[in-house]
Amino acid sequence: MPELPEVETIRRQLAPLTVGRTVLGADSHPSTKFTPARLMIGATFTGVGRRGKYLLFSTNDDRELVAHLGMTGSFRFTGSDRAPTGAHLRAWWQLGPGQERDDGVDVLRFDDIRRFGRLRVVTAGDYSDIPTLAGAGPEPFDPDFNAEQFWERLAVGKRRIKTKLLSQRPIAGVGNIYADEALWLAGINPNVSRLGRQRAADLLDALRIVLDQGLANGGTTLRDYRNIDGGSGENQKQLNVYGRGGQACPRCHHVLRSAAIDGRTTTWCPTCQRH
DNA sequence: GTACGGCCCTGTTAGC
DNA sequence: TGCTAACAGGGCCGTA
Repeated sequence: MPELPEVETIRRQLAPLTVGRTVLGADSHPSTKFTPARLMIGATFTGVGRRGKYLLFSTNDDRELVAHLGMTGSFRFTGSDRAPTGAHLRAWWQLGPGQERDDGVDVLRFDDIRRFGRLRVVTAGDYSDIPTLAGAGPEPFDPDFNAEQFWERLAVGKRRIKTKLLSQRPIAGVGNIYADEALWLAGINPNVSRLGRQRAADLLDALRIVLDQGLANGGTTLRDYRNIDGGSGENQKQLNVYGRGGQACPRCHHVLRSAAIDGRTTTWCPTCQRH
Protein backbone atom coordinates (compact mmCIF):
# COMPACT_ATOMS: atom_id res chain seq x y z
CA MET A 1 0.00 0.00 0.00
CA PRO A 2 2.19 2.77 -1.28
CA GLU A 3 2.20 5.95 0.78
CA LEU A 4 4.47 8.96 0.47
CA PRO A 5 7.80 7.19 1.16
CA GLU A 6 7.01 4.39 -1.27
CA VAL A 7 5.78 6.73 -4.02
CA GLU A 8 8.78 9.02 -3.58
CA THR A 9 11.13 6.05 -3.78
CA ILE A 10 9.53 5.04 -7.06
CA ARG A 11 9.61 8.62 -8.37
CA ARG A 12 13.33 8.90 -7.78
CA GLN A 13 13.91 5.68 -9.68
CA LEU A 14 11.59 6.54 -12.56
CA ALA A 15 12.82 10.05 -13.30
CA PRO A 16 16.22 9.23 -14.80
CA LEU A 17 14.74 6.39 -16.83
CA THR A 18 11.89 8.33 -18.41
CA VAL A 19 12.74 12.03 -18.71
CA GLY A 20 13.64 13.04 -22.25
CA ARG A 21 12.10 9.96 -23.81
CA THR A 22 9.21 9.92 -26.22
CA VAL A 23 6.30 7.50 -26.02
CA LEU A 24 6.30 5.55 -29.27
CA GLY A 25 3.41 3.27 -28.36
CA ALA A 26 1.13 2.48 -25.45
CA ASP A 27 -1.72 0.21 -24.55
CA SER A 28 -3.80 -0.65 -21.51
CA HIS A 29 -6.33 -2.83 -19.81
CA PRO A 30 -9.83 -1.89 -21.08
CA SER A 31 -10.93 -0.38 -17.76
CA THR A 32 -11.29 3.39 -17.93
CA LYS A 33 -9.02 3.49 -14.89
CA PHE A 34 -6.15 2.65 -17.20
CA THR A 35 -7.11 3.63 -20.79
CA PRO A 36 -5.71 7.19 -20.41
CA ALA A 37 -2.30 5.55 -20.72
CA ARG A 38 -2.88 5.46 -24.48
CA LEU A 39 -3.17 9.25 -24.66
CA MET A 40 0.55 9.53 -24.03
CA ILE A 41 1.55 8.34 -27.49
CA GLY A 42 3.72 10.99 -29.13
CA ALA A 43 4.46 12.88 -25.92
CA THR A 44 7.92 13.29 -24.47
CA PHE A 45 8.37 13.07 -20.71
CA THR A 46 9.98 16.18 -19.26
CA GLY A 47 9.85 15.38 -15.56
CA VAL A 48 8.50 13.09 -12.86
CA GLY A 49 7.01 14.79 -9.83
CA ARG A 50 4.98 13.72 -6.85
CA ARG A 51 2.10 15.22 -4.91
CA GLY A 52 1.03 13.20 -1.88
CA LYS A 53 0.64 9.66 -3.17
CA TYR A 54 0.23 10.72 -6.80
CA LEU A 55 2.99 10.47 -9.40
CA LEU A 56 2.97 13.29 -11.95
CA PHE A 57 4.67 12.68 -15.30
CA SER A 58 4.96 16.01 -17.09
CA THR A 59 5.23 16.17 -20.87
CA ASN A 60 6.47 18.51 -23.56
CA ASP A 61 2.91 19.27 -24.66
CA ASP A 62 1.80 20.82 -21.36
CA ARG A 63 0.01 17.77 -20.08
CA GLU A 64 0.54 15.44 -17.13
CA LEU A 65 0.07 11.74 -16.74
CA VAL A 66 -1.24 11.36 -13.18
CA ALA A 67 -0.75 7.92 -11.66
CA HIS A 68 -2.04 6.58 -8.38
CA LEU A 69 -0.74 3.16 -7.33
CA GLY A 70 -3.78 2.27 -5.24
CA MET A 71 -2.84 -0.62 -3.00
CA THR A 72 -1.00 -2.96 -5.32
CA GLY A 73 0.16 -0.85 -8.25
CA SER A 74 3.78 -0.98 -9.35
CA PHE A 75 5.90 0.42 -12.16
CA ARG A 76 8.58 -1.68 -13.77
CA PHE A 77 11.07 -0.80 -16.45
CA THR A 78 12.01 -3.53 -18.85
CA GLY A 79 14.85 -3.32 -21.28
CA SER A 80 12.91 -4.83 -24.12
CA ASP A 81 11.02 -3.40 -27.04
CA ARG A 82 8.47 -6.19 -27.11
CA ALA A 83 4.89 -5.71 -25.94
CA PRO A 84 4.78 -6.95 -22.35
CA THR A 85 2.40 -9.55 -21.01
CA GLY A 86 1.20 -10.60 -17.58
CA ALA A 87 -1.97 -11.38 -15.67
CA HIS A 88 -1.82 -8.11 -13.76
CA LEU A 89 -0.51 -5.84 -16.48
CA ARG A 90 -2.73 -2.75 -16.65
CA ALA A 91 -0.81 -0.35 -18.90
CA TRP A 92 2.48 -0.02 -20.73
CA TRP A 93 4.40 2.59 -22.67
CA GLN A 94 7.06 1.97 -25.30
CA LEU A 95 9.78 4.59 -24.85
CA GLY A 96 12.15 5.66 -27.58
CA PRO A 97 15.81 6.45 -26.93
CA GLY A 98 16.56 9.70 -25.18
CA GLN A 99 18.26 12.56 -26.96
CA GLU A 100 21.40 12.27 -24.90
CA ARG A 101 21.59 8.53 -24.59
CA ASP A 102 22.08 5.69 -26.94
CA ASP A 103 19.91 3.09 -25.24
CA GLY A 104 17.29 1.53 -27.45
CA VAL A 105 13.58 1.16 -27.06
CA ASP A 106 12.40 0.20 -23.60
CA VAL A 107 9.05 -0.49 -22.02
CA LEU A 108 7.63 1.08 -18.88
CA ARG A 109 4.88 -1.14 -17.50
CA PHE A 110 2.26 -0.65 -14.82
CA ASP A 111 0.98 -3.73 -13.01
CA ASP A 112 -1.81 -3.66 -10.45
CA ILE A 113 -3.21 -6.84 -8.96
CA ARG A 114 -6.33 -5.43 -7.33
CA ARG A 115 -6.93 -2.65 -9.84
CA PHE A 116 -7.28 0.04 -7.16
CA GLY A 117 -4.74 2.15 -9.01
CA ARG A 118 -5.69 4.60 -11.72
CA LEU A 119 -4.23 6.74 -14.46
CA ARG A 120 -5.38 10.12 -15.70
CA VAL A 121 -4.11 12.57 -18.28
CA VAL A 122 -4.76 16.23 -17.49
CA THR A 123 -3.68 19.66 -18.61
CA ALA A 124 -0.58 20.42 -16.57
CA GLY A 125 -1.57 21.57 -13.11
CA ASP A 126 -5.32 21.15 -13.60
CA TYR A 127 -6.46 18.55 -11.07
CA SER A 128 -10.09 19.59 -10.96
CA ASP A 129 -11.19 16.11 -12.08
CA ILE A 130 -9.16 14.40 -9.34
CA PRO A 131 -10.82 15.59 -6.12
CA THR A 132 -8.40 14.08 -3.62
CA LEU A 133 -5.42 15.53 -5.45
CA ALA A 134 -7.10 18.90 -5.92
CA GLY A 135 -7.96 19.08 -2.21
CA ALA A 136 -4.72 17.62 -0.87
CA GLY A 137 -3.07 19.41 2.02
CA PRO A 138 0.54 20.59 2.12
CA GLU A 139 3.48 18.29 1.59
CA PRO A 140 4.82 17.09 4.98
CA PHE A 141 8.34 18.29 4.22
CA ASP A 142 7.35 21.66 2.77
CA PRO A 143 9.51 24.09 4.79
CA ASP A 144 6.71 26.67 4.67
CA PHE A 145 4.26 24.27 6.30
CA ASN A 146 4.25 24.79 10.05
CA ALA A 147 2.51 23.39 13.12
CA GLU A 148 0.06 26.29 13.38
CA GLN A 149 -1.16 25.67 9.84
CA PHE A 150 -1.45 21.95 10.57
CA TRP A 151 -3.48 22.65 13.70
CA GLU A 152 -5.86 24.88 11.72
CA ARG A 153 -6.31 22.21 9.06
CA LEU A 154 -6.96 19.53 11.66
CA ALA A 155 -9.61 21.75 13.26
CA VAL A 156 -11.82 21.51 10.15
CA GLY A 157 -14.67 19.02 10.56
CA LYS A 158 -15.70 16.73 13.36
CA ARG A 159 -14.36 13.40 12.15
CA ARG A 160 -11.83 11.41 14.07
CA ILE A 161 -8.17 12.31 13.75
CA LYS A 162 -7.34 9.04 12.01
CA THR A 163 -10.03 9.65 9.41
CA LYS A 164 -8.88 13.21 8.85
CA LEU A 165 -5.31 12.10 8.22
CA LEU A 166 -6.38 9.53 5.65
CA SER A 167 -8.53 12.11 3.85
CA GLN A 168 -5.31 13.80 2.66
CA ARG A 169 -6.79 17.21 3.47
CA PRO A 170 -4.76 18.24 6.54
CA ILE A 171 -1.53 16.88 5.05
CA ALA A 172 -0.72 14.96 1.87
CA GLY A 173 0.72 11.49 1.47
CA VAL A 174 -0.25 9.79 4.72
CA GLY A 175 -1.90 6.36 4.54
CA ASN A 176 -2.93 3.76 7.05
CA ILE A 177 0.53 2.55 8.02
CA TYR A 178 2.21 5.88 8.66
CA ALA A 179 -0.93 7.35 10.26
CA ASP A 180 -0.96 4.59 12.89
CA GLU A 181 2.77 4.87 13.43
CA ALA A 182 2.73 8.66 13.81
CA LEU A 183 -0.27 8.66 16.17
CA TRP A 184 1.50 6.10 18.33
CA LEU A 185 4.74 8.07 18.31
CA ALA A 186 2.90 11.25 19.31
CA GLY A 187 0.85 9.40 21.96
CA ILE A 188 -2.46 10.44 20.41
CA ASN A 189 -5.59 8.28 20.42
CA PRO A 190 -6.83 7.80 16.85
CA ASN A 191 -10.45 8.27 17.99
CA VAL A 192 -10.12 11.87 19.16
CA SER A 193 -11.59 14.56 16.92
CA ARG A 194 -9.75 17.66 18.06
CA LEU A 195 -6.20 18.42 19.09
CA GLY A 196 -4.72 21.37 20.92
CA ARG A 197 -1.92 23.35 19.33
CA GLN A 198 0.87 21.51 21.13
CA ARG A 199 -0.50 18.07 20.34
CA ALA A 200 -0.95 19.04 16.69
CA ALA A 201 2.68 20.14 16.67
CA ASP A 202 3.68 16.82 18.24
CA LEU A 203 1.74 14.95 15.57
CA LEU A 204 3.36 16.90 12.75
CA ASP A 205 6.78 16.14 14.22
CA ALA A 206 5.85 12.45 14.49
CA LEU A 207 4.57 12.32 10.92
CA ARG A 208 7.79 13.84 9.64
CA ILE A 209 9.83 11.34 11.65
CA VAL A 210 7.99 8.22 10.47
CA LEU A 211 7.78 9.40 6.85
CA ASP A 212 11.46 10.30 6.80
CA GLN A 213 12.34 6.95 8.30
CA GLY A 214 10.16 5.20 5.72
CA LEU A 215 11.90 7.06 2.93
CA ALA A 216 15.34 6.28 4.33
CA ASN A 217 14.41 2.61 4.40
CA GLY A 218 13.13 2.55 0.84
CA GLY A 219 9.49 2.17 1.88
CA THR A 220 7.45 -0.43 3.72
CA THR A 221 6.81 -3.79 2.07
CA LEU A 222 4.07 -5.78 3.77
CA ARG A 223 2.97 -7.87 0.85
CA ASP A 224 2.74 -6.18 -2.52
CA TYR A 225 4.85 -3.05 -2.54
CA ARG A 226 7.87 -3.24 -4.79
CA ASN A 227 10.09 -0.53 -6.20
CA ILE A 228 10.77 -0.42 -9.93
CA ASP A 229 13.64 -2.87 -9.62
CA GLY A 230 11.26 -5.32 -8.01
CA GLY A 231 13.02 -4.83 -4.71
CA SER A 232 11.36 -4.61 -1.32
CA GLY A 233 11.47 -1.80 1.20
CA GLU A 234 12.98 -2.34 4.62
CA ASN A 235 10.77 -0.14 6.76
CA GLN A 236 8.41 -2.94 7.81
CA LYS A 237 11.09 -3.95 10.32
CA GLN A 238 10.74 -0.57 12.03
CA LEU A 239 6.95 -0.57 12.56
CA ASN A 240 5.85 -0.21 16.17
CA VAL A 241 2.09 -0.72 15.97
CA TYR A 242 0.79 -1.26 12.45
CA GLY A 243 -0.35 -4.86 12.06
CA ARG A 244 0.64 -5.70 15.63
CA GLY A 245 -2.73 -5.76 17.34
CA GLY A 246 -2.75 -8.11 20.34
CA GLN A 247 1.00 -7.79 20.80
CA ALA A 248 2.82 -5.78 23.45
CA CYS A 249 3.22 -2.05 23.01
CA PRO A 250 6.96 -1.41 22.46
CA ARG A 251 6.71 1.60 24.79
CA CYS A 252 4.59 0.56 27.77
CA HIS A 253 4.21 -3.18 27.14
CA HIS A 254 0.44 -3.18 27.48
CA VAL A 255 -1.55 -4.98 24.77
CA LEU A 256 -2.06 -3.10 21.51
CA ARG A 257 -5.67 -2.81 20.38
CA SER A 258 -6.84 -3.21 16.81
CA ALA A 259 -10.25 -2.09 15.54
CA ALA A 260 -11.85 -0.56 12.48
CA ILE A 261 -12.17 3.21 12.48
CA ASP A 262 -14.38 4.38 9.63
CA GLY A 263 -13.67 1.14 7.82
CA ARG A 264 -9.89 1.24 8.19
CA THR A 265 -8.06 -1.16 10.46
CA THR A 266 -6.36 0.87 13.15
CA THR A 267 -3.92 -0.29 15.80
CA TRP A 268 -3.07 1.75 18.86
CA CYS A 269 -2.09 1.42 22.50
CA PRO A 270 -5.04 2.17 24.82
CA THR A 271 -2.59 2.91 27.62
CA CYS A 272 -0.04 5.30 26.19
CA GLN A 273 -2.44 6.66 23.56
CA ARG A 274 -5.23 7.14 26.05
CA HIS A 275 -6.34 10.60 24.84
C1' DG B 1 -19.73 21.91 3.12
C1' DT B 2 -19.54 17.77 5.73
C1' DA B 3 -20.58 12.95 7.09
C1' DC B 4 -21.15 8.36 5.92
C1' DG B 5 -21.89 3.99 3.61
C1' DG B 6 -21.09 1.33 -0.41
C1' DC B 7 -18.41 0.10 -4.13
C1' DC B 8 -14.46 -1.25 -6.82
C1' DC B 9 -11.02 -5.54 -7.08
C1' DT B 10 -8.34 -10.10 -6.28
C1' DG B 11 -5.06 -12.75 -3.48
C1' DT B 12 -4.64 -14.62 1.03
C1' DT B 13 -6.21 -16.74 5.05
C1' DA B 14 -9.31 -18.65 8.42
C1' DG B 15 -12.89 -21.75 9.20
C1' DC B 16 -15.59 -25.67 8.22
C1' DT C 1 -7.98 -31.83 0.95
C1' DG C 2 -11.07 -28.65 -0.91
C1' DC C 3 -14.45 -25.29 -0.68
C1' DT C 4 -16.48 -20.85 1.01
C1' DA C 5 -16.52 -16.56 3.28
C1' DA C 6 -14.17 -12.90 5.28
C1' DC C 7 -10.73 -9.66 4.93
C1' DA C 8 -7.36 -6.25 3.28
C1' DG C 9 -8.05 -0.79 1.97
C1' DG C 10 -7.42 4.36 -1.11
C1' DG C 11 -10.26 6.93 -3.49
C1' DC C 12 -14.63 8.06 -5.52
C1' DC C 13 -19.51 8.66 -5.62
C1' DG C 14 -24.27 9.02 -4.22
C1' DT C 15 -27.16 10.23 -0.56
C1' DA C 16 -28.40 12.48 3.73
